[in-house]
Amino acid sequence: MDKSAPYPRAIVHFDGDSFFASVEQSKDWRLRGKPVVTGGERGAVTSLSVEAKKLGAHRGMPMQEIRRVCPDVIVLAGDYTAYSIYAKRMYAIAKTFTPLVEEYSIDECFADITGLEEVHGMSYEEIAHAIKAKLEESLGITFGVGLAPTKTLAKVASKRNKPAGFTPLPTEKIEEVLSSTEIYDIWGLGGASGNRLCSLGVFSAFDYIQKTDAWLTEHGFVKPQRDTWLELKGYPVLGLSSGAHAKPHSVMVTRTFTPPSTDREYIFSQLSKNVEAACAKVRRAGMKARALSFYLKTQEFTYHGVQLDLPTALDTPPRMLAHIRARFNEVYASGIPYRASGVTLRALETEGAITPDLFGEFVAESEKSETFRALDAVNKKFGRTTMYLGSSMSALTHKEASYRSRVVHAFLPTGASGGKSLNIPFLGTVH
DNA sequence: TCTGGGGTCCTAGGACCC
DNA sequence: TCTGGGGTCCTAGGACCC
Repeated sequence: MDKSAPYPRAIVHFDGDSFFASVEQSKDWRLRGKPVVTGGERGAVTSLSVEAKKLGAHRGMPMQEIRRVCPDVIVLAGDYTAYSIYAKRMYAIAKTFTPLVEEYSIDECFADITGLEEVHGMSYEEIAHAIKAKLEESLGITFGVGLAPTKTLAKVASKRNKPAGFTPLPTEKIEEVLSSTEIYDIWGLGGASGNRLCSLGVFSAFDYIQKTDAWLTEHGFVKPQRDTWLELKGYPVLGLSSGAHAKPHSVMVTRTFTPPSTDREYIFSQLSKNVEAACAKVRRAGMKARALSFYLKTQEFTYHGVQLDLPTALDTPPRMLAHIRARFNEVYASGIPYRASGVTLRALETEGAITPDLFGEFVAESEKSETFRALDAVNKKFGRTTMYLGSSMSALTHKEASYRSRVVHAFLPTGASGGKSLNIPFLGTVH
């Protein structure tokens, strides 16, 4: 690798601006130019249009406060089916330029375009810009785009010049850009590492790359921080995980109950609901679990859990619940108020190649994993289980986009619109 | 914001073995 | 009890991400 070249490797990161709110504005032109927020179904803001942000609204604000700050705000329930369709379209467009695309989350992806200048007859910067233009034209939303030698640097770059920015970050500009990048804004370093680094006098990404390998060791920074350090210096160590989405290693369902409870049977029934939902997920993934863990969370946020192996691989609740009941008293103490319960199914195994889905139809393994990739992406972003996604997806393939349907369906309550929200401009038929 | 939900990866340390 | 040395496997918990 020639580290002196502008792009020893050329990695592009695409990040949809205000993704959920932008999708809503793309779906319905009447929302454009207006303050829009999503998350109405939960009473907590998940995304804000630029217009809402300009008025001073921000994520984490209670809905009441949002309405006070901008009285004209349009509050929408999240339409996760639509978001996942836009995400799939984003991945598909990127893949028309290079097969090496990582579907990182519902509103982000990475593309490796190394060595493709001749194929496209363009420079790296022109290719990245061409993909950006295509995404924006096709989806009707803008993207923050960064081009750099590593994933971590591409992430740094795509955050700049928001919204709709394009930031090329060749090797020779790394130090300049990292000088104005706070340590807390670096992907891969969280609050814990950030605090430690600041206490050691490292405030910017530039400060960080000035440190030596020995210094990292001396202060107890290990692999994740070292990988990030190398990536920031321009050495690619994180690969793109492209190709078929990996099967999940674990599946988890947790829920907070309000108000907290001390009632033994009530708490057990909550756990039972968790198990049911988790089993539905593994079944739809065509998998079975050989182990599980469950926990209760007290009002003080302490966790009490048990982890157990299952004698046979299971994908249905009854026997799992028998095991849980047998050991329930190890985590439950009477008189203590609990605020949440959760179950994680682990040691997941894949069953046969063809499995029935939730609706009793047989679907090919490849098609099923497609659906689940989208579901995973939604969950990865905001944890909202969209149990009907599978059915909605298959309904979609028969629909046509049309101006008329766009207008007709635009103002249906999104929560109730379900498959109808699939009539989306720009997209056509999505598989 | 008295703190939601769903994941992955990494590491330290204990158990166990020769 | 003045006591090695080395290896593997597993689990709990932390850190991080969207």
